[in-house]
Order: sequence, then structure tokens, then C-alpha cells
Amino acid sequence: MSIKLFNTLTREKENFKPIESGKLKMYVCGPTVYNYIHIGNARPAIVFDTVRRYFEYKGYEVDYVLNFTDVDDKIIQAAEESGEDVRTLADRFIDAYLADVQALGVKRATYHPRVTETMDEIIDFIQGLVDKGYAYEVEGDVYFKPRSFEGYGKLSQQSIDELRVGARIQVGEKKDDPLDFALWKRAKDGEVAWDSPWGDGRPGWHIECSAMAKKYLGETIDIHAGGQDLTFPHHENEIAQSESMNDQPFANYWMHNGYINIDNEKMSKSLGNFVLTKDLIDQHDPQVLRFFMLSVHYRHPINFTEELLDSAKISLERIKTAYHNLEHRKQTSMNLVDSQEEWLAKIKQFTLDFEKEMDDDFNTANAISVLFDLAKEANIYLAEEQTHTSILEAFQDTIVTLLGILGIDLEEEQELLDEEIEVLIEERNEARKNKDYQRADEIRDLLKDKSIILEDTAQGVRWKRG
RNA sequence: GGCGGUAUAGCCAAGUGGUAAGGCAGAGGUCUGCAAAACCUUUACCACCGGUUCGAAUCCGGUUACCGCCUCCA
Repeated sequence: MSIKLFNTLTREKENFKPIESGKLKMYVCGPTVYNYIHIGNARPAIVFDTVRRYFEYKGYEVDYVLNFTDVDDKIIQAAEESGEDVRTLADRFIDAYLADVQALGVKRATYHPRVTETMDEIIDFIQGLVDKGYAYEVEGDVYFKPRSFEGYGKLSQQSIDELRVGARIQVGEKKDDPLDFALWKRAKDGEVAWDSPWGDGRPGWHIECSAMAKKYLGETIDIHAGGQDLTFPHHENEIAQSESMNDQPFANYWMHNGYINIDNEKMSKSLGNFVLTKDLIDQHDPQVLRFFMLSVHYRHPINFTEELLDSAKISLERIKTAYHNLEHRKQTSMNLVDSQEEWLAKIKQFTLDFEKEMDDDFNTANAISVLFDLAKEANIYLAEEQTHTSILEAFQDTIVTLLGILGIDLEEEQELLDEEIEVLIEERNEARKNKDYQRADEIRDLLKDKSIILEDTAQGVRWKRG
């Protein structure tokens, strides 16, 4: 089965066809590093990491590029306020970004290019556009002329003339046309700057992605992704730049994730409801946050509240519990490898169902529901009088693999109990044998205070951290 | 003004033509010394109006509500 994905460019779900068989070239717009990221930034990181993981699961060799915008107005301003130089500040927030997304189970990109380290390619790119007549220089600034690019507006379905009617676009004194946007900005006095054919300055925002995508992935890439708000003007401008320059399609597929609201309101500084990813990670299990993000289709809006996160925690717990209960049951299962074809076939089917949902435009909400079905089936199997180790392991392997595609690692937590606690559990077993339930409950409560939850089963005592 | 999105049970959320997945919460039951975990049963006039169709949450038209982009905010 091939992967189908919704292409913003055509507004349709399309069968994915790679440029090069078995390979995926993917570019995701990364953060401007002037602050800690909020959960709105965390969504594309998680969503597209999951897309990447799924392609890898399907056997693709993935080149994944996520850039850092490490110089721009906001960074310069932030650096002034904190008294750091631009480089130091950017380094600090790149580290913070990587730490945040790593906690969320996001893999490192194949390449993490930075604007300041791609300057030669950016300048060459701009020069090329000037040479081809798509851009012009005025007093040290360089502007791109969208009107010179025939396909302008094809991604965001904007008509170039309607944009003009928009009336909010001010005519900059230096621009020929209000639609023109900056490729290169002349440096103000004392600002950090790079030497260029047009004098000291720095790149405009959109050009970096065109230059970086070309440098690391080539002139045409498979998937370009980012948040919905980037569709216009950022991605539209990238297309105009790259296709004007390279005379071929920039990206075959465009993916955009939906917004996040906080308590049903847009997250904004004025509302004071900004939620930083790092704060959330401190207060909650990051896996729960990831699971929550994936419980809604990536193109739909998602509403964030503490209550919903709690609910997601309990939901994920259900799957994890099934996994741990399978583990516990291994102690009393049979080690035979005889034919259990029926169960194995059943288990195999869950993987197929999961893939079917992921193939359909990465429907993680449905994929998760397959995991719940799997957990239920495992629980039913656990209730059998006699179990086979091979079946228990098949269940476990499936849970680990499928959750792994979603970026949730189950096997990271293999902890042991303190001896002291084991002694208490043993004492309680004795007490129960002697029907001294008072003492047994005492010990259970005692351990509960230490966050150890005991569960009595037909196969002996089971424990977990609570 | 232009472009686009969303409206499904108490809450969350799938579902793009054949009479509503799943999770959380609730109710009843089974199991258990009690609990926990689990299993079984149970909970929907799919925003509104009209149309197409043998048949629509799903397609078309209209209405309402909320939201986003058009301002270097994912």
C-alpha cells in the first residue's frame, strides 16, 4: 500500500510518489530562535517527526531538514535586551529547542542548517534571481517581484490582484510594488551584518528556506511542511523564489498542520495564555503531551487544556498497562512454540490496520484507536487460563513497534524494585496466605504512599509505579 | 473585501453516499478477601434550512456560529 497524503497545493489527497525510489527528501520550517518554544511550535515538530518515522518504518531512506532562523529582527532585538550578541543568544535557544523536542521524542534532523552558516548559498541565490530579472536592488535592499512569477498564489489560492486590494499592504518607499518582498536587507548602523554584492546586510526571511532546501536536498524536494500560518506568505514566497531560480517545481507535496488553541482561545501574548513547551514538560510526562497531540488529526485544530491532557494521560496508561501486564504474565506462561496461528494472525492484523490508517494521510487518531483495540485483545488473551510466551511477546512487540512509530518509547522504563520493597511485598504475600488481611492492606497502603501500586492477580502480585 | 478552516454523545475525537470507530467520564454486571487491573452490557434527533439520490453526518445550494491567513506568529 502506498502512502496517501493531503497536498495543500492541489487540495487533494494524493498517492505519494518519491522523486527517487525508496528515498524521501523532506524540509520542515524550523523556529526563529529568539525565545523558548511554545506548544504551538511543538505541534509541527511532533507531527512531522511522526511522518518521518512512518516513512522510515515503511523502508524509506529519509533526508530530513529542519532549519534554524538564527538572525532576524526579533533575534537582534532580543539580543539587545539581554545584552548578548546575536550568536550567543541564538545558540542558547537552539540548544533549548533541541532539548525540548528531544524530550518529546523528536529525532534529530538529518541536517539542522542555520542561516548564518548558509550565507554564501543565500547570497548566490539572490544574485541569481537578480540576474534572471526576478529581483532588483534599491539602496542596499534587494526585493523580489511576485508579479514576475506566473504561478504566484497557487499554494494559498490567492489571486495576486486580490492581494493588492487588501489595502493593508503599505507601499514601502523603496519598493516598486507593494507586493514585493525583501530578499536582502541593508544593515542599520551597528547591526550584525554580512558582506554582499549589495553592501552589508542580512537575508530576508523567505530566502533562507529556498537556499537551504536546495543546498541539502536539491532543486525539487518531495515534501515541504510547516504550520498552516506559513502557507501565506512564507511558503508562497519560497515557491516563487525557488521556481523562478530553478525553473522546476520546488516541492511535490506541501503539508500544513493546524493550530493550537488554549482553552478555546488563540494563544497570544496579549491574552497571557502562552504555554511554553519546557514548562509543560516539567509538569507532565512529555510522552503524554506527544500522545495528546497525535490524538487529533494533524490538519485539524486542536484545543489544549489541562483536563484534556489528564484524559490523554489515562488513555495512554491503558496501553502501557496492557504492555506491563503482558510482561508480568510471562512469568507464568508456557514456553512452548507450538502452533498458535490464530492468535498470531489476529495480532498481525492490528499492524495491518494501523498501517492502513497511517497510509491514509497519517490518520494518527485512528491509528491510536487500533492500539486500543490491540490492548483490549491483549487483555482478553491475558484472561486465558494458560498463555504462551510467544503470543505474549508478539503482543508486546506489536505494541512497542506501533507506539514507536508514534514516537513513544515503551522500553525506556525498565526499573527494578528496591530490596526493601520486595521484602514488604513478600511479607504481604505471607499475610494474605494466613488471611491476615489487615496487615496485608496495611502494607499495600504503605507502598501506595511510595507510589508503588500492588495488584493481586491469579498469577501472583503485580506492581507498578503510580 | 479576498482566501481558507471548523461545527458529530457530558468531554475529546474518527468517519467524505448505505442508516454513527475509539478514548475519557457515567450507569449496571462479572472477577476479587477487599482493592486494582480487566472483561461484558449500556449512553448520538451528526449546527440549521432546502435540494440531489432508492438511500446523506458524508454531495449541491443557502443560513448561523466560531476561528485562521491576507501584518516576518507553528
